[in-house]
Amino acid sequence: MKPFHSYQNPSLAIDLVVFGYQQRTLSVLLLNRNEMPFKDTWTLPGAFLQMDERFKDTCSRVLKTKLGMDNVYLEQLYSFDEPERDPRGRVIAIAHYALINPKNFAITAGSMANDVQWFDIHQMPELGFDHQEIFTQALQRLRSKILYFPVGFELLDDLFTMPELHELYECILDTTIDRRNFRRKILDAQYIINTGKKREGLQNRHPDLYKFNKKLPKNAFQLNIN
Amino acid sequence: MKPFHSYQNPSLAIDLVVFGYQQRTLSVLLLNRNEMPFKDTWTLPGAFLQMDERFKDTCSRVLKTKLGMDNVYLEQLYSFDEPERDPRGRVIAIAHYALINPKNFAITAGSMANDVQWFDIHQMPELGFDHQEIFTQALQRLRSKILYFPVGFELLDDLFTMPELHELYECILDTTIDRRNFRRKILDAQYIINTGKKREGLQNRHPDLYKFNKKLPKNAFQLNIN
DNA sequence: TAACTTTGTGTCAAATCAACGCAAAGAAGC
DNA sequence: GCTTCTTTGCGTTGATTTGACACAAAGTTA
Repeated sequence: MKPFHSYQNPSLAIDLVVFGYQQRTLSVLLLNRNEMPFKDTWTLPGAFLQMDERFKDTCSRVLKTKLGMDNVYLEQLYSFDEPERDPRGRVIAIAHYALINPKNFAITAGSMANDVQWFDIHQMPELGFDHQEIFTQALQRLRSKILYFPVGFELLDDLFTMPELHELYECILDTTIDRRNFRRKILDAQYIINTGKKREGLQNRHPDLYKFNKKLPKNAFQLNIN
Repeated sequence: MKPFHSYQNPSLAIDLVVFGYQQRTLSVLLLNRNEMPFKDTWTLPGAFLQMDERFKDTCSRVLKTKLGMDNVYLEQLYSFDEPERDPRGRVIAIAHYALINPKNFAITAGSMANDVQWFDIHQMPELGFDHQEIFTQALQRLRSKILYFPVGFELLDDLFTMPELHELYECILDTTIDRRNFRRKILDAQYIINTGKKREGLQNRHPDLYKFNKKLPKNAFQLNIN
């Protein structure tokens, strides 16, 4: 085995794919770099891992200091090792993705500098580094994960209606899903609980308000949407 | 952003969960350490990432030089960041898993030093570092992946029979699977192709020989074994 | 040749799924 | 008020898939 201490360790970066959902649109948070390399190019937010940090600490630091977000759902995605991925030298990226609830979405959308911006996932600019590939993998992961684990709720308020949930799934999966079959399956899967309350407001029939089921049974399963 | 060059980067290790299959037994390759820390303790094989290496290069180097294996199926698993996971200092581990075909299994099983050994996954010793957790995750990944992707073939010879494949799945998933339903599903999924040949030998009825379908249709799917 | 093991193929009732109908609740227009 | 329209909740039905078996063909053993 090689000597343990080495001044030749690659740098370790954490890159973040931050997803938000509002107005029937799935969006990603991008950052316009103000320094070389890739100056004036949109990229994923990120930072270098500090010696005493765990991955999620670095994620939280980025989300907090750069974007003013707290209490965010985080998941490790994949590690990227292409030697030429950063022109400055060898940088390994440990990519994560984050799901932002509407409260955080609204705060950041209002107060952000113009070098930080939400982009509809269908209308993204070209990205610097290998961030296009990282983004693509993150979206793929989100799409497959939502089919077997109740992860979408992180993108909604605590209380939500069935049509809202239905639209979220259609939006993430980018398909149409039969409203009535979706309802039956998501209820069978026990992902959500009917609170008994109803959403009052402008709509026609007032829809029931649901919440995420925090202790969902062990035998959770494939949703198999349509 | 922090300064780019830093002498304080964590070390980067690649750890490998090497799976092999023979005699209806799923096994893992372990290494008995001959130096501190964890001297005389069984651990997963691994090495530190060199500056010019991609992850898979490091994997191949370990497999080749320590274990004499070539042409191995490799997949990145997960990255482990617990600051105390290595008593020598901060070491990030990028875990991978490997699937070894019987040819390589036989070679290594015969020629290995006694500090390298295959262990039935049901009869493993205690592992050093956080390798027990890494192993557990690898096994979990293999078990879920085999349900939606034809990955098991990496553990078999190029030609194999239906009963052999059936036993492999039972062994990996650690359940019993109805022989006839398994057959129907694996054929429906178009994972394999009947070569027309038959395995001659000691057995009773000579079973058909199949091969892995290398261009399997895009619409690949959940197997949903029993 | 008979008994037994192993492998390939088929059957069938039960469960699941996709497609769709319909009525209740509320809004909008008259 | 009354009618019409939209939205939401709840069912139904026919087709498909699934799990549990039966059975026959191929080979071995005695």
